[in-house]
Amino acid sequence: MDNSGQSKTDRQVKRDQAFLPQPANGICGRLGDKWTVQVIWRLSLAEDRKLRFSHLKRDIEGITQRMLTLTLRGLERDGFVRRHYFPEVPPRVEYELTELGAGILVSLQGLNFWIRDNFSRIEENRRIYDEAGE
Amino acid sequence: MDNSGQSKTDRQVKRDQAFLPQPANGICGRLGDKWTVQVIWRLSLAEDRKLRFSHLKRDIEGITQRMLTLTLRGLERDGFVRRHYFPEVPPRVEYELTELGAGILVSLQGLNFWIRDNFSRIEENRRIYDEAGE
DNA sequence: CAGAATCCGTGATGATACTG
DNA sequence: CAGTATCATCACGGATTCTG
Repeated sequence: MDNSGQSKTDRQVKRDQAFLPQPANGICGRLGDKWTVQVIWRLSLAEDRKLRFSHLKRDIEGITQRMLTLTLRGLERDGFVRRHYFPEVPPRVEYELTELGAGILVSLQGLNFWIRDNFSRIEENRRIYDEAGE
Repeated sequence: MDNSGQSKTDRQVKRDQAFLPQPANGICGRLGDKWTVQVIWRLSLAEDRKLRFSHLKRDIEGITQRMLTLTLRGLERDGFVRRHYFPEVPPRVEYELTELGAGILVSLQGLNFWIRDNFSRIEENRRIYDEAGE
């Protein structure tokens, strides 16, 4: 990058703008878990950003009923999704991505693109590293 | 897969650009842990992007020797940092952030800003949710 | 100084069974 | 269908000790 001849002022700006020590601890806590991003992502793909519980369950490969429930509860608590309960028989529950929840996906675009563009190199690095160790 | 009814073009574009199903699992795996981002961040702030082991240890509050070692090993394996060993007495080891490692910080800027701007609202949501539950 | 090795508690996750 | 309730597991991280 352009860090040649970096001044203290730049450094200070960098410190203030770049990374907040505490908040981004493990990337905001919840985002680091196994399913949250997947759930948000799936909801964002749905038209009107709503999906039923069972739909999510089917879409997200490998997730258990329990973990989907827990993940959705966490997202609801943070205000990332809204829960719509329809007291029918059988019951129907829809989860809707809020503006807040949609916003975080946008903020993740940069990281997502970066991963897409660099993941193969990372895998290559790992291969080399592991090979050298044996 | 059933795509019946939906605009496949939109959906397809969205799928390709938005989120890669697997790779971003819990955000690229390693990034979700407790210390990795902190370590990268600290290194990025250092001039010439190098710091000694002990320096990192002092800067990152709460990290143990063990976790710093493990985190650095992981980063080295991925090619995010380079390890420079100086066989002196006492030994000195410096860790240098690579271009790859620096790049991921940039890609995290968006998320970082978003968290900074929205974390208070999230906390408020949690407060409300928890209160309603009691 | 920069680690390696070991033990251990805890939280996150998984598997299974039951229910309104 | 959309959960809840239990139990089992397992990786992550912390604390401690030892060493070249």
